[in-house]
Amino acid sequence: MQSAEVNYILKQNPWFASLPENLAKQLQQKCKIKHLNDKQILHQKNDMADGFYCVLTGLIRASNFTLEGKELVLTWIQPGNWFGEISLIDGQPRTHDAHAEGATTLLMCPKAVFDFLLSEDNQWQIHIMRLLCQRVRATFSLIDETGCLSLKGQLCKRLSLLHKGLEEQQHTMTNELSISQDALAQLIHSSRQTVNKILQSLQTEQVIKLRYGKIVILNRLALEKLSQI
Amino acid sequence: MQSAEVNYILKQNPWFASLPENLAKQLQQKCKIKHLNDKQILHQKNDMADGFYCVLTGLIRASNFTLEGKELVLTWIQPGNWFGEISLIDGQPRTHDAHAEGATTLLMCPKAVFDFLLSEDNQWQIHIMRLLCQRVRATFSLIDETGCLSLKGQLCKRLSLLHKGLEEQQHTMTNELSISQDALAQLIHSSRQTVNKILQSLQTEQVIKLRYGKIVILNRLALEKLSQI
DNA sequence: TTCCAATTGTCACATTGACGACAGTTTGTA
DNA sequence: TACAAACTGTCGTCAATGTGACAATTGGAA
Repeated sequence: MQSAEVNYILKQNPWFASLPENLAKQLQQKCKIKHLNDKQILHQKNDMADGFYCVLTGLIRASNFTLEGKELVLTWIQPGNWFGEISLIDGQPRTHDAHAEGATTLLMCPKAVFDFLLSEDNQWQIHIMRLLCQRVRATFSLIDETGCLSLKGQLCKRLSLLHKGLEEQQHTMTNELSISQDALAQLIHSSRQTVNKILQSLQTEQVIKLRYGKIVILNRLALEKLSQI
Repeated sequence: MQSAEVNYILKQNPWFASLPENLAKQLQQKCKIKHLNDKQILHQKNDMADGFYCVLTGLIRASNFTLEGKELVLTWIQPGNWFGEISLIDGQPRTHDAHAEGATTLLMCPKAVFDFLLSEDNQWQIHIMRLLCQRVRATFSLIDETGCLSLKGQLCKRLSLLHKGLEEQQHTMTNELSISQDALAQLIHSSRQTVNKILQSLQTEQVIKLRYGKIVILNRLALEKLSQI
């Protein structure tokens, strides 16, 4: 992957884009590229942390498993997004499993480098704090969604967020989300059948169009309206 | 309130207790005491932040409201716990309403002081980062609970956490939680009737004893076992 | 082209849990 | 002691949703 291309992806991310030029360059230069195949494991819950990551292409699925083996998906991490800082900072184990969803490319900043950057340059600390605040706010939002919204509302919210993520990458100027109804069900902790019923109703309302393994967003505003809290 | 008494409460909290002596003293000295009556509002969602707080006595209820006016309780903040740092750090508005639950005493570190401490002494930043990490992990736990556990499991988890909070304060060597079934229902986003049914079953299992406005914990281990993920 | 795996569409059925209703109990206060 | 407010115990009803089943469709690989 070309450096210019990596740079382009990184800059789409608001947090990275807000870094002072010297810090951004520093971080980018000290990272290595890492490839994962579909379904390959990056790390598991309770592993000790080895690095700070950024998705370049593909997706990372962050999830946990119940005692009975049911998978609970927290989120899909889309290109441009950094993750894994929590365990690096507090020295505690990983909070979630991280699996590649499709062939995936990552930037990896090794733990030693991360620690070095943080200790060497005080500038870094405020930016890591901001990243942590974003994480907390995103997590609070998720809690609000699951608590306040009907399944339909939650589904609309997720579709809207996935669409926004797709837009941010810009590579593709499409309204087509490649995601199965099964996967959507996991994202909102629901069942495929229920998701199908909701998607059908959204299709009737002309908000989306259903395709095999894909969803076409016809009316993003309607999605957002349906997912208001 | 006596300074020694304040000191005692503060030291029960693991985060505060882990601060270097000079930082702990610094923070404590620059705080003012603030009293709230039952149901009094400390701040509302979307307010701009004015300070960093610690509960000394009483409780703070952190919650949001749905469009239809239903209250969604995130948590009750117990004595010794600090909160409110997110908005101070990222300059964005408050994430939740904060109401006093019963007569409540707080320590308040005004925004200007907080900013000053953070900018003046680089030592502070790592400790604030650790607090943020705790916040993220606690929030992830909450998501896991609501996703993985039955209502009974969630209820057991909450009872267990409330009991732990009570223990940490130490003032009282009792196993009696003063909380109505109504309030418990709010904590797990359920209904009073359902909570009552679950509590009855726990009483039958000799895990708790029900009293008017109170719950006596008979078997903490059983609670923890029932709330395993 | 043919076949297989993944995905979708749809149904009936069982379970969970919210909600309204109402009676009974406890506590604090006048 | 009497009363009101808060709290608890319990029912029946109803809507939401998980689940198993099975047929139909689609896309990719042999």
